[in-house]
Amino acid sequence: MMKQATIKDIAQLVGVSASTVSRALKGSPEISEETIKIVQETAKRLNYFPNKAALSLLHFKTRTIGVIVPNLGYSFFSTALEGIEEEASKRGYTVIASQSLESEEKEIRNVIDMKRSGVDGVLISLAQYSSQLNHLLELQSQMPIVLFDRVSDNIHCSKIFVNNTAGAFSAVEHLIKIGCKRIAYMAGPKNLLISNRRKDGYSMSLYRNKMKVDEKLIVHCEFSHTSAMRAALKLLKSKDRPDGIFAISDRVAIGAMAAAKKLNLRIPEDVAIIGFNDEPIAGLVSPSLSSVRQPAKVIGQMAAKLLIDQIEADKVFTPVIKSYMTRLSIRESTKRK
Amino acid sequence: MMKQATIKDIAQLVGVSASTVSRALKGSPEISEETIKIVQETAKRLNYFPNKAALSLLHFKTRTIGVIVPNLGYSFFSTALEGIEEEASKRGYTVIASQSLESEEKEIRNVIDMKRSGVDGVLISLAQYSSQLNHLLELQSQMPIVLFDRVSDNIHCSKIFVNNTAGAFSAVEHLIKIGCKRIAYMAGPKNLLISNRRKDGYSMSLYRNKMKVDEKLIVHCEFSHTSAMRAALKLLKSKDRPDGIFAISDRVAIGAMAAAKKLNLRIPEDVAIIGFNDEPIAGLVSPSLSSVRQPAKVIGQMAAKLLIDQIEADKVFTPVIKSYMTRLSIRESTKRK
DNA sequence: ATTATTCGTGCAAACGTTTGCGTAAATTGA
DNA sequence: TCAATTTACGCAAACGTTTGCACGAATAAT
Repeated sequence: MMKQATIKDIAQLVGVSASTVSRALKGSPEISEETIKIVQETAKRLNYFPNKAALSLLHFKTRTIGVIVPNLGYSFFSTALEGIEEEASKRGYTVIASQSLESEEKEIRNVIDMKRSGVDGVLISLAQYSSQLNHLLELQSQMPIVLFDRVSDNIHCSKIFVNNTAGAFSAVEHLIKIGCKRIAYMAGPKNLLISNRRKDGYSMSLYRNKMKVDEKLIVHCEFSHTSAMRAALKLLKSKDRPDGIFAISDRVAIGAMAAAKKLNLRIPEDVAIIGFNDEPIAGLVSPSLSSVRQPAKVIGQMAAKLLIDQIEADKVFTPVIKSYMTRLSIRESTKRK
Repeated sequence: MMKQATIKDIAQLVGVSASTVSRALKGSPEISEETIKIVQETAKRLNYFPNKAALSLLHFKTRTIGVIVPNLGYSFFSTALEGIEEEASKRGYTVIASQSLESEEKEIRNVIDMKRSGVDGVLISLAQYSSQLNHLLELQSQMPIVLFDRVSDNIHCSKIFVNNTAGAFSAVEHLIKIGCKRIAYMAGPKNLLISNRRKDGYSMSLYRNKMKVDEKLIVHCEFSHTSAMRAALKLLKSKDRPDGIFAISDRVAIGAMAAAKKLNLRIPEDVAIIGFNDEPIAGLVSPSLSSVRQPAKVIGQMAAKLLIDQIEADKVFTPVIKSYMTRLSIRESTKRK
């Protein structure tokens, strides 16, 4: 195990003091050209890079940001993380990521871990049920935080997400265009903001097409296959069953597909189905699933950028709310002749 | 932004020196019961926890480990990460994770980032093509590393994985039991160790059942849907087409399912298909996909445990090679009456 | 009563880096 | 030639924590 070279090592080799090396490394004008050259060469030769701990101690900054997401197994989040890491790396930051697994309890533990790790700020996408947001408010009293995707109205901070209303609107417009007359919305948990925003888009589209919103066609379920399938079964068994389903996520949509198959309904002829997120899995199921695509990587990048901007701002920082447009990915599950 | 409380703050409040506080916090017998009590109470009241940077500087250890995996979007890896974080957290370590996205170039960049972050050790699952392992050998000269899942024979270190040979063997035995007479193996990249180990299991099963290995039934493809589908199409179009397919991963298996459907072959009647990893997606496609399940979380935990053990060992540490058994998850894609 | 021991605590150095200040030597100006 | 300025560097403190050592006071042993 070779030890990392330090400034002192360089100083000794070159025959100058540590402070001179420190200044020479950043090309200070106080230091002679000659010294600068030889110091920088020696540094490169020893493969020197500054000790993070020492810098942290000096500046009260760790140049590390934390990320908490519901589940990295959802490709939306792993792709967003890709964007986050890219931006962070570009600006010299390290990322520590953790998963809440949709549990608020674990989210709270994650927040505590982040504090202990001494991160400079945290990027969060909320767990499925986040009624109590005390842990976030408390965290926010100690460092900047930025919410993305699964945001909340009850926290005052920068937020990045897609225009959920517009995305849902376009999905439902599409269902109507292919001829659906009774369109259901499979929503997520009732208090989840993105769920309600998408409901707005759903309602808006129905309204614009002079179709009335039937509350019986709006069902809530969790983000799991079985929960979604159970809800869809109930929906599709009713005598006034829908001929189109807009689901809050691809996994929920796939649950609906399973229910339809169980009832021997054809997709998309008897019931057309469209999801949200456009995960890789949407292209793999059969029939392949239409979906609303989010720019996951860009969202991650922007969230990281805003957080780091705020960390480095010396003045008060006004929260930024930014939303991105979605794009439809049309596949077999909504292709009618 | 409230500043974190330090030992000095406590010292001032209690009216003792910083060193006394330090000792009192860990209940040193040198300090009087009374002082210990009041110091600990004050620490709790101020919500004190030690500054990581200061400790790092003192001990040349950051209590941070790095993780590099091909893609966190594969649920095997996000689940393994769950286990890693659990074990790390239990032992007071922080985890920084990054994805190579199957690219060796990015893997190299990740390794550099890890070094700069000053981690104490790294957990790695290799990218798809890892011909040059110099970056890992060099990394290993500076800190302990542990390989898991996608390991290599050319690096001398602790390794954790499943018994790939046995897992493949059981999958092929299962195909034979349900009546398959010509079984193909859809392998990954040629130099990938797990691919070859699984091939051994495949061959062993055929041999045991007095079926001969036909090289034409062993095809190589990448871990992508299109690559897998193309390979499977070719395989299934041949006049001597297989009636059973064992695939190196679930995504490859799903590619094969897509190919079979395209050719109007029934699954499992005309061709039975079984994958590897047992990702959630296996239960979501239709017909649902049989697969070989790996204990992902346990593998992650054990890998983290071994790495941390090695980091904390003061003596030379003998590499540990540990393999886990797999379990079959039988679903519709291999259910014949 | 005196010495030896124990107890409880503080001092100071160390970890790697930055930075304000001080100061020799070199250069400039007269 | 001497003072004033500039150049190029070193010293030391600071960040938060731990730990070997020292030291005064209280207690125990003689």
